[in-house]
Amino acid sequence: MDKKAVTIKDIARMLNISKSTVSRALSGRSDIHPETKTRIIQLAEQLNYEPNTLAINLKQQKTNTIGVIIPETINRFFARSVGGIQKIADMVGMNVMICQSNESYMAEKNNLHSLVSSRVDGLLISISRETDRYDHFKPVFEKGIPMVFFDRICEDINASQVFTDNFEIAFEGTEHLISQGCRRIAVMVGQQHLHTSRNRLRGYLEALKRNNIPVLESLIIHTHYSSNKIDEYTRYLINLPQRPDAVFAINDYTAIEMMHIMKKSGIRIPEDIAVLGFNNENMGRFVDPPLSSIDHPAHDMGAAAAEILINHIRHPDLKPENRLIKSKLIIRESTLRKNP
Amino acid sequence: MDKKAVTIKDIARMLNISKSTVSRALSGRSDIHPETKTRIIQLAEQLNYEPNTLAINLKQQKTNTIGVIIPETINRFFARSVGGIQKIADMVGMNVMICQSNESYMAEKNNLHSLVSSRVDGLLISISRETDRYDHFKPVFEKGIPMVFFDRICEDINASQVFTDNFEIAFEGTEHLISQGCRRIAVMVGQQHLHTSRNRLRGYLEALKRNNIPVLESLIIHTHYSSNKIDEYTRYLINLPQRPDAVFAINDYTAIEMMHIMKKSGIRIPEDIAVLGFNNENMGRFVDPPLSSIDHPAHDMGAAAAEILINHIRHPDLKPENRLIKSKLIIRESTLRKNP
DNA sequence: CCCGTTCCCGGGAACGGTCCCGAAAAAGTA
DNA sequence: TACTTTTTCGGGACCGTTCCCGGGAACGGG
Repeated sequence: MDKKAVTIKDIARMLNISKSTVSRALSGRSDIHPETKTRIIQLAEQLNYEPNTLAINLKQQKTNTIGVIIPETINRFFARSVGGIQKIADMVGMNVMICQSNESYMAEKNNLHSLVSSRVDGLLISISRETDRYDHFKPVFEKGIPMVFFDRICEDINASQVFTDNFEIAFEGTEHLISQGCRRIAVMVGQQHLHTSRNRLRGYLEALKRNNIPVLESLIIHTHYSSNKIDEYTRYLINLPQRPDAVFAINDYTAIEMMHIMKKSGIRIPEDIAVLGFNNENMGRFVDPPLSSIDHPAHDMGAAAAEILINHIRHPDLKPENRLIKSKLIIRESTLRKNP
Repeated sequence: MDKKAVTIKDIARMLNISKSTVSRALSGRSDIHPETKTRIIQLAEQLNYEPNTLAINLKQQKTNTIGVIIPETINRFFARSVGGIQKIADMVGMNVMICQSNESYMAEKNNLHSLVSSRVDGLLISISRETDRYDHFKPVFEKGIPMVFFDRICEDINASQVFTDNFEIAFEGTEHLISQGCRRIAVMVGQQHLHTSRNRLRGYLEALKRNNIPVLESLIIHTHYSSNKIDEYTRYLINLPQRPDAVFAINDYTAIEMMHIMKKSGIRIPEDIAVLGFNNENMGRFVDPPLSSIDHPAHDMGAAAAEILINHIRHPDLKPENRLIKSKLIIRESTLRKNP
């Protein structure tokens, strides 16, 4: 049990050669005698030599890793987008380092410093729910570290952005509900400083306007996706003097919990209240009634963001790019009040 | 836009002092004049100086980070255990580096090398579904790198292990089904080289034996948690000449999908078939009928594993520890055939 | 006034690699 | 045989820190 890790120098000493030669052999360069090369490699394997990435990265001035800052991995949207990021990174042989902001501005700032200190080659960011100023990103971006924002983007910084058509899809979802005869459509929206939430609300409002349906503030619930007040919101809605005939929920989990509470109160879905989710989780297919939802392309957004970032890393003077990944409305029974 | 990152040497040059002094100021040591210290710190902030963690770690011979190898973050059990790990790491100011094996032995091996090369101070591992040999872990462990296995543990290596009482809880779950009058209990189990799966099957068998119920091979389905053959399995079970009267599923998602298919086939739950899940996902409360399940303490297991690992890092000659975190049977309507 | 102590600070080795440069040895060429 | 070219290898600077060691200045006590 040798406490110290074996280094290139140890191998050199044991073989009576210089560390330059060992380095040459191990990094697979050609200007070395085949025989000495195999001798070195054999000894290295025998000693379980592991190259010190710290030293290599320090010398090379790059780490071959991309840093990721997301709110939470427990959130399936972000877990899936990390999947897309990983896929692309694996393809080009890069590592990824994931940090969670836990929806906190301070933690996000700490994550950022930590990743910059670790000298990641680039950054993939989806900002936290709390983040409504961008002073922490600016100096990093101006230092020339490539970064691309995805989903929860940051328009204040002239970096590449990957987003989905929140406005259009919220519009489409709302119009679908209207087409099913709904007129009193409740909606749940997130913090309005988030680009995503803002556009979803805009899409909802635009759909009402186009159909000459009055906007009722009482039907707009400001919350966030991990709220634990779903029970409270649901009771509020179903106890309203004029009960809504549809709910456009903030995500599928919320939608499913709401449906559960409504059903227990004797409300029929979709006949009394139609329910539309967001994210198109697998689970939605197995509840009763099956949940209509918005397919939010998490994996593709992560992959696209990673692709763009890698391009920026390889070609530092590329112009920033804005990439739209389309969402899709998935209609199931929870919103189908009319048989077509 | 200065392409190169600012270093301690730059600051030293600009202030006409030595880099030793700058280092002293920035690392907050005391043997420095207060005035020079503030001058240095001010300039550092103004230049957006970020310490180079690579250099620091190389010099200090430690990285202050713990490496984590898990099968998948998309699996909520592991996502939650990462949460527990993060919590403890944050408390002691350590970083965590997460790698996914994607249930592949080769990827797990690569992750291991990559983390060792990055010189993490210790390793937290839950082995992949494919892994049935441990030759890759042995040399690393013998090198003296602290590691602790959790949930999917590895008994072949004399490292600390954190696990749950799979045998007992599978026994308890099965006995619960029996107590509800079930006699033909189907069970879904994972790869038998996994400690967890093996013990769950053992617990199931033991419960049958104690209650003098014959074991039917046709009711034991060998699969894994992310199988996409749930539809097939379900049809197989309900089309059996002698249909089972209970299913002990491999996890809640599977259980919920099975219930959905069964209900579409006109099978009543739990009257015709009782369904017991595993993992106690939130979602289980909102399906119809609410799903009985096993509360698998993911967060606590992650936290315990991290705690133990940090102890090993701080006190290298600590003896390996085996820690049991208890599971809990959660009874809801999907298994309640008799009113108590 | 002298000497020991304390307070600050600079020099330089070290961490573990890479890589440039030059030199010795081997091989090719006339 | 003598010269050139190629092959193979060693020396040493460097990446950005930390930290040990030693030295000079200020200071206090006798």
